[in-house]
Amino acid sequence: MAEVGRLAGVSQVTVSRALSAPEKVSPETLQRIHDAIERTGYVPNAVAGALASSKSNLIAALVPSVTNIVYSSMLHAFSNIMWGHGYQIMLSETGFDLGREEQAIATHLSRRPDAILLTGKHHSAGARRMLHNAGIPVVEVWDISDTPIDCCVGFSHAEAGLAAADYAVDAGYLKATTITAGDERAVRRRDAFASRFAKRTGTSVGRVEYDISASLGLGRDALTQLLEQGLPPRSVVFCSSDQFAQGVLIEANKRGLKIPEDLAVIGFGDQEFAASTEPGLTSIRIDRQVLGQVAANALVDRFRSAEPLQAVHDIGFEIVRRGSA
Amino acid sequence: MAEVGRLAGVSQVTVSRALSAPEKVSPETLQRIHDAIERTGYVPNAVAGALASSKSNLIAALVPSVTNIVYSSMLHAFSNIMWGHGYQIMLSETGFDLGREEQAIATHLSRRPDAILLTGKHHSAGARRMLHNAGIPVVEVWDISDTPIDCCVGFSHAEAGLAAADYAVDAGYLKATTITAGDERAVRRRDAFASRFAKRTGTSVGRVEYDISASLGLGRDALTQLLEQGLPPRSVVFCSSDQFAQGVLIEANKRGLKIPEDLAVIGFGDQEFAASTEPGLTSIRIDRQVLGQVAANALVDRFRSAEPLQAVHDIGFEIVRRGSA
DNA sequence: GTGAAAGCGCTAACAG
DNA sequence: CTGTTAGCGCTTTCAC
Repeated sequence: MAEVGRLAGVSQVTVSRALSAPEKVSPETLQRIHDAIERTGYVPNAVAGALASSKSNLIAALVPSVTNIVYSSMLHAFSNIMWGHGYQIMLSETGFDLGREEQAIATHLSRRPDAILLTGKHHSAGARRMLHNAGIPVVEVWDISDTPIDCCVGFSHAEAGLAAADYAVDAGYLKATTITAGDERAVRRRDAFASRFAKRTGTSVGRVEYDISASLGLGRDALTQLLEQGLPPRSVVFCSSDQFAQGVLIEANKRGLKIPEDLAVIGFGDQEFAASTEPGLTSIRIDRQVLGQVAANALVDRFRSAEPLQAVHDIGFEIVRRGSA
Repeated sequence: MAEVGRLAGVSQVTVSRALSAPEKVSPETLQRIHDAIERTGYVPNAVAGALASSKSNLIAALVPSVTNIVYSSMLHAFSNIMWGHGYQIMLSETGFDLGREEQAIATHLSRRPDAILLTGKHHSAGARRMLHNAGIPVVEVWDISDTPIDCCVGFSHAEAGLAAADYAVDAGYLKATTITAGDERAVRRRDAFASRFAKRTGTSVGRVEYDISASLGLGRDALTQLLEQGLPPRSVVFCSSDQFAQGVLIEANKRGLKIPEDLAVIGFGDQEFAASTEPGLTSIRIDRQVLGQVAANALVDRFRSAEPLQAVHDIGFEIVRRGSA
């Protein structure tokens, strides 16, 4: 920067100003500085800038998994908006593990990010303490809580489960089973679904559980299991993800079962493929795009006001009715 | 850090040593320092550390899209290894756009990352120049080139297309069509496939193109188009991604077409679901896990030796035969 | 094994 | 509009 200044015949500070507040520099000087930058191939050092200004323009984002489309699409929307405001993203995966999350938080905080995005509302005590001490905006996504660390944007998983149960009962299904992956939020949806469905129909709700992530193959496997146990007429399966649901559809098609007559299927997530399966998949839609956008905007607003304007952003969900249920 | 030192009765430098080179500090001093850190809740400032040492422990990773599993799974493997070596990831999406990539590179370089991961072998001239000036290790993934910027890890897309064509001809298919998304690498595979298939069979190869990303719905649409044009017997479709291929499968199933008798389908990517479709999807498998790992290890090695030990890492591909072709 | 001094490359305050 | 001065919180180097 000093070198650039020398070439342009100004001091180092003026170069700094030309870059961060060009309106404070006369047009001619600005021109000379830009020429000098061009000639030297100068690349600003944001590390030094961050140290001097204690503003890093870095946002830490912690998600359970980037390979899961529900998180990656949210991240995509989030980082697009943050990028537009001049922020860059430092990413870590936590693998649904609070211990790993805590460690990642510690590491990220040492980089002095301007804000941090966390997935879910459950965090270790250590994590909460560090976050509190850091004194930076925190946005928790993908769930809502009455007591967010700072602010949260998501929806109620319990409400989603209840709504699915009501939908199924109202549609006339008499017996339900759930297929659930090892994910605490999925379990909350499942429990809400099961208790509401049982209450309204007076029947017990079956259960298939996996402690790994959902996949099409596991969905096929789950239906195979259910069929071995014998499928009562007018049955519905509530799947914790569309992957499971599509697996059920494929296996059912192969066995010649009629969907939804022989078995109705409800997915979760309304992934891109849900509209294109045969039949189309009835699913609970979360607008992940909006989720990421609202989270980003909440942070941007937060940078301007000391307190979050709104602590809880409930973006809701919607049951999308297609052929499968 | 000075505060911690005061509490521990040592100077600030000693605290620095205790953290970065504990073996240079006596055990008793170390203990007192750690106690002091505990009491103060001290969080190191990696920004200052990076400035002083010109080592950021940050890796910039630029991928076309995080919502595309082929890139996110590679990223997952890559960042896991880098994290294990004490590096964090700054992420940007380039959306298959060289201009956006160049801009992202400029921004990332200002953070002085210790290395950078780029997707593909095509980059703007400006990007190449900046990278060259930065003088940091660069790994280009997902393709191979005789003239990488620094080192590359991937496979030959042309070879993959040729191998698919040979596979299809050897399997006895007489007529081929391709379904391709707007992705330069997919186009290279398609062109290699078409030229080899045409050469060996003496037939012209049909073509359906989309300039957006592949999806199940577009795959269904593509088959509908092909059917309108009339499908010659012993036909095969070569899809640029498994998404397309699954769409074709679903539409074919719905219309009562027999796969592979009426139409054979070859996908690309061997995504998780490919083994679980009905019938299973024949696909070109790239080990994305290995891709990410090799890329990470190449960088780690690169940090120790001035020159890349190996400039080109060809991880190859494999045609996985299942029921669809 | 420990400390003092210098400085990484920038921004913030103030002065002119 | 521009320059001077003083750090930001560390690591590095050189002493002891």
